[in-house]
Amino acid sequence: MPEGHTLHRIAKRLDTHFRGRPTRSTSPQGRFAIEAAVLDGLVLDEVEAHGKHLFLTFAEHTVHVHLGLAGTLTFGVSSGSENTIRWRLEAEGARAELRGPAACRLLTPSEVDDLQSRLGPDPLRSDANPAVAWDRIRLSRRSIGALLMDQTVVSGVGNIYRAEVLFRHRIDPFLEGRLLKPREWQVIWSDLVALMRVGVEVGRIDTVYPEHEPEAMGRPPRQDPHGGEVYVYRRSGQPCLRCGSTIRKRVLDGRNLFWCPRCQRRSRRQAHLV
DNA sequence: TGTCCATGATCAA
DNA sequence: TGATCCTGGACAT
Repeated sequence: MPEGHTLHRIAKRLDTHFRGRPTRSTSPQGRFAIEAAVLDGLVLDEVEAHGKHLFLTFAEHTVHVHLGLAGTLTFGVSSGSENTIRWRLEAEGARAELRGPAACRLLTPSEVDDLQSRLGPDPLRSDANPAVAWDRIRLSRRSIGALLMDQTVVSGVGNIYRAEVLFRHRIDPFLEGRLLKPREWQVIWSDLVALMRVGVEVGRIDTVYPEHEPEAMGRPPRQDPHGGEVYVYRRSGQPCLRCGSTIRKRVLDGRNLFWCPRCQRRSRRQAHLV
């Protein structure tokens, strides 16, 4: 579940149902028990998402949550087992349960500042400045595919948005950042803002243009556990929805990268370097 | 029942 | 670069 849109969506729901109200905190699993006891009974004052990080402030205490790859935060009555609930937060008529997070801990204000200062601009935040990311990208010999996944360059983008935004603008994922044109970065950024806002609203990642939607093409809707209509993510071996070429997959920095070798053809800019 | 894999990230070597 | 952490779903046995 967890690219940045998921965390902003969670933050909104927490804000609606818990902020400004006294809360109960428990840790059925026990691994957050000491901290939960400190928080128990306090009013939730502020909820904030930055990239894939979530911050909940209760008086002078701030909880930092990062879902990692396996984490989930669910609302209402849960279906999972009790002994995997790291943190249960309750208010009158509301309940949230956190399972399998990579991080769930109390941070001091300076630790919060340190963490947030290391994050690149988040396309879902109004205070984001894409020029800060561009200053890193335009000087880098790393590929744009790798740079988009680096949370200190851009925060909130994950493996799906990375693959999809590059496909949508026909950009070769292996193109070095320093060879990207300013205009291309502008387009990538503004598209991330648009795509991720939709993601927050609908709770899944949809990236196909209307003419490539299942109904328009007479193809069956996508069957994939993560949901959402996409062009390349986890579609390796299948035909490109735009050109029919076979979608490819390769491990880059330990993650599966998906792309269309024809739509995202290696540009002449890069050709002499290969 | 067991193994592998995942929308992520850190740490050791 | 590889091992590791966390949970749950898909798939094989």
